[in-house]
Amino acid sequence: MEETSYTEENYLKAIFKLFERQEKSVSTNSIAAEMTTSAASVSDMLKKLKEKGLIHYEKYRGVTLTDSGNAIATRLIRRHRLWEVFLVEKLDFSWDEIHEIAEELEHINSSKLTDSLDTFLGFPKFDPHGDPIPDKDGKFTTRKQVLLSETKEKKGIIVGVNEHSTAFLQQLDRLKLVLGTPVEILEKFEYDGSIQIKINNEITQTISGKMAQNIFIKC
Amino acid sequence: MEETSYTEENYLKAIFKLFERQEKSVSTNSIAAEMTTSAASVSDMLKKLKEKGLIHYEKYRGVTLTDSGNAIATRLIRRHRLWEVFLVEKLDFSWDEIHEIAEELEHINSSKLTDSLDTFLGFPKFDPHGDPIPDKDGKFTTRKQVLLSETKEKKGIIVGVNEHSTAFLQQLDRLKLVLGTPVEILEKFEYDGSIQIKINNEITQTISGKMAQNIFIKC
DNA sequence: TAATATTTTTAGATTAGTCTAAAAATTTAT
DNA sequence: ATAAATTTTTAGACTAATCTAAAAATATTA
Repeated sequence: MEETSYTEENYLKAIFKLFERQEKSVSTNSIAAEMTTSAASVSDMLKKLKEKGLIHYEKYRGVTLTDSGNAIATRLIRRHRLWEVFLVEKLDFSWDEIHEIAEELEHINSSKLTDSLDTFLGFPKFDPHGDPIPDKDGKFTTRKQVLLSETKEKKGIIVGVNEHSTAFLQQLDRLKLVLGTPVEILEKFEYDGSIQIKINNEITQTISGKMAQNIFIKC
Repeated sequence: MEETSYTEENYLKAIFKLFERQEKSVSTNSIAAEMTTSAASVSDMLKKLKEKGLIHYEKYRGVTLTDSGNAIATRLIRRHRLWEVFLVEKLDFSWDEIHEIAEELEHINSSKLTDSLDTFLGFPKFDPHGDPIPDKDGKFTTRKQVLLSETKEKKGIIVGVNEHSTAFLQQLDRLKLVLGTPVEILEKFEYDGSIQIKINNEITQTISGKMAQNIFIKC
């Protein structure tokens, strides 16, 4: 098994994320956008990753991960999410400050470290944003979750988010829409997609369609 | 304040360590040896570090850290040693496995992370090897400690080591000479410098002069 | 289906860090 | 104090990752 550089790992992770979103082979431009770099740089790197057997790639034809590329990406996501749990639960970080730090921590490559951390944290299944944490063998726990904007149900619990920007997470925080919050759907407005909800059986508020499209609930 | 790269940080740390050992300006060759790289690479880097105001350096004349270089090195050591405490106390690593991982963790540059970790660990003053951990302001706690080979006292407690090689640390572990162990000195043999000791008021053993020269005790 | 627009790749430079070999400076020893 | 040995620096080249600009391939649309 060859070594993968910090940069190569970031490309693999980007490809993994994009594929997860679209469920089809990933374009050079989308990778460039995801990583805020140039298409030319991506093109160079794709050649190298193919060389190393980490991606399936034919010129002009888009990219998917091979099994070994997928294993590396999954490992990175496991580490990232475990460190996020650590930062929130043990060091009292709020969930909008943890991403950047976890981006660095995830590259420390020691299975003993990862697995000890997992044990220390009590084998958490989800990170502070509600995203599933793959186990040692790369298996994700799945759970049925629906976007708040799309559910037909009248009730649910906030279990995750569909976007990770600081602006979005901060707004969630201000509106007290934290993970685990029970939500009752009072009314959906057809006009602008906004939704009137009651949280914790107390506060009634209206949230925008844009917000509702990025909040997962479980019924 | 400019950014320092991973590599620049490692050079600063090496210079700090060498200076601490010798208390005089540090040579190009000694840095090369410490970092297992070529003198030519060191020479190149020294120019750059001087450029950035992190070291005092005149060609052929050796190096010392400036105040800002010193601050960066001290911060790295603070992080390194805090993470070592974390690995041993929270993740059950043994003290001969922690160095390499801490070498990576120390480069994550977030004062919030460092200070939260410090709080989480209860503001430890010494790392698992007995080396002092600088506080927020870069102040080291000093303590009077003597090499086991040099003490005139008859009793003491193991508080630190003078060498950090895996071989040495493993041998310490096998001989049950862990940090905090009370040691009674029974006899010093002039012939080969070996010392007969009793630990924990129970086991009597003879340790070599070489070992004794690398164990610090506090009386 | 041919012209146009978009996407992707290649060509050629640049930067940080590294190397070996050779030159320059300093130190040691005779 | 001068020659020899050692240390340090410079010169020139290499690699990984990046960039811009231009060329090539693919996709869109009239």
